[in-house]
Amino acid sequence: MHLEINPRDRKPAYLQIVDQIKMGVASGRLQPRDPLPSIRQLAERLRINRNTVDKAYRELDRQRVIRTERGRGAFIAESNPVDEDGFRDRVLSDVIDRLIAKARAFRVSDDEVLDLVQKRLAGGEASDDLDEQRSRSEGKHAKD
Amino acid sequence: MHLEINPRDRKPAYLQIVDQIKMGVASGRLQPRDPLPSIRQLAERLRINRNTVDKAYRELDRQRVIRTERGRGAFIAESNPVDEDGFRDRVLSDVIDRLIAKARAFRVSDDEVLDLVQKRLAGGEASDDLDEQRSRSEGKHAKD
Amino acid sequence: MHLEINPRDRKPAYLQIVDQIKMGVASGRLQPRDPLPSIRQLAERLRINRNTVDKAYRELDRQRVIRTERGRGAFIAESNPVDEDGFRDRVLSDVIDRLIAKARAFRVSDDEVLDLVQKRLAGGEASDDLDEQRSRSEGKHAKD
Amino acid sequence: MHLEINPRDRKPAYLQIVDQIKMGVASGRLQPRDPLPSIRQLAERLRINRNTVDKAYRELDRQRVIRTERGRGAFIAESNPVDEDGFRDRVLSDVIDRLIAKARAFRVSDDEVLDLVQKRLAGGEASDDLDEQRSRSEGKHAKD
DNA sequence: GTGGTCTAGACCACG
DNA sequence: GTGGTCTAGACCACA
Repeated sequence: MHLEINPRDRKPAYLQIVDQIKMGVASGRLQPRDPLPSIRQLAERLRINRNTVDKAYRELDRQRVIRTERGRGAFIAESNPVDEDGFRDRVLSDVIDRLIAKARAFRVSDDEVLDLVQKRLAGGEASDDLDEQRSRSEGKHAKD
Repeated sequence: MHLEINPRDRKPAYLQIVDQIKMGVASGRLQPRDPLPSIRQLAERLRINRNTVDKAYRELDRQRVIRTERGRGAFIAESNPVDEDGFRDRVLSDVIDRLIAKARAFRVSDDEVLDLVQKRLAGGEASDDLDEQRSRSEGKHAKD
Repeated sequence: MHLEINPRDRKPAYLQIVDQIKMGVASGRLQPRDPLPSIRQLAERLRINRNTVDKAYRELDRQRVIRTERGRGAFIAESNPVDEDGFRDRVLSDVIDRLIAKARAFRVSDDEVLDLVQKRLAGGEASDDLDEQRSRSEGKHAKD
Repeated sequence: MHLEINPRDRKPAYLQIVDQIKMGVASGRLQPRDPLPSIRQLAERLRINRNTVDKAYRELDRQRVIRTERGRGAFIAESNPVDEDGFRDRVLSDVIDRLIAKARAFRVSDDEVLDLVQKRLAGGEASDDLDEQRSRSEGKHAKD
């Protein structure tokens, strides 16, 4: 699975990893028992400190998203909280609410919003990137 | 204009001010030459330190969103970057792209996406709050 | 005489006036006994506070550049410090030194510096504007 | 790299740092990826407050001259605005234009200007100091 | 260790 | 009154 760290993102590196893994699980790309890269490997690949990856794995373990076994590595957990308790719905309705809030702030009509979404869906340009929990104010279109 | 600080937000207070002002300009609530509250006043109103407001105003001035004059106060700038080069479009298409990216990751069909948006628009629950640039990982769906 | 205030300049408004008047005297545009605009007039023309103009005139009076007479107005002084004590030389050698310092920092050879100056003199594009004591970091080519 | 703060300069300390770093980049003394001293170190070395250095680094980061990473430090940015869009040219032609404007105001002939520059270049007294963006009205020719 | 943020309080100069 | 700057010190989270 592809993972990416944006050091300029306000969101800490370890949380970027956590969120990307969770999205991977929620999307089905990562299946129970799938092995995760070793801490050392991932740290090297992402060019970040081992402690950072370690922290991410700890957090994922704490959330029962993954299960780490000493000496064997880390794996996607069997029964995963991300697959239950409406993770997908929350993620989607959250971003939809943000869309609506902004549209309202700009006095964009509901019809226009739907139209924009439709056009963009049709355009098919939106990336499939899973790294999308990223903090705004540092997005690709930084406002500055 | 109404301004609000959420101390529980991961986003720092000074950035919350910056984003709310920018959204205010983008939405037309704030017009060129409109005076902003003085640093001292705003600090008192928001119950935060003067330096924090100063940091926000300085950042806005730097981005040419406002213009501050020594001894006179701060004003919305005449020609405003927020009114040009598609600030609104960027903000909207940004959040739309994120919606689509997540929907795709979840294998949600386009029709279903449109349906979800439509329902939410109809529901009318989404707040009109201008503070919407808030950092993720601290929204209602905290990291756990 | 043309006077101009740049409110974005780090240099305070009253000093901008002082320096422009002094340049006017040094250049010969302003001659002894020439009347200056009244404080009210100048304040109105420059769209600044009367106190600011007042402060500038006080400073000029203190430096014996002008002489103010109650009820009659302000005039360029008869014998002017600006015409003595090497004001012109200081102004010129100061700006020449700054040119050289920057050229050295950029590793620009002496010949090249002379060449650049010569070309620019020939080009004849440099403005004749007297307002030139302005603080850098706010010049026409703001570095930001 | 050598950095120096002149507390007598009208220009605030944090801007002196900003300008010196930018000149360092423009002159090639500082190369992409070069690490900057840590905020704490530099503050101690310059005998100023940590927040002041922080302000300078923040400003440089904003201008994309440096890149700062949480917990790791600050580095000269890869692609640097100071290396592009004619920063050197602007700085030089700015100061040349000011020289010419003043010379014209004083009715100094072009030949004389060249002569003065040449003499000063030969004299070799001009400092190589990178801190040259200093605010006027506080240079060696104070306002009086 | 690092940078990020915030507070409290101070002094200054400008308007 | 205003903004501009700086200090001292604190707490936090990240690497």
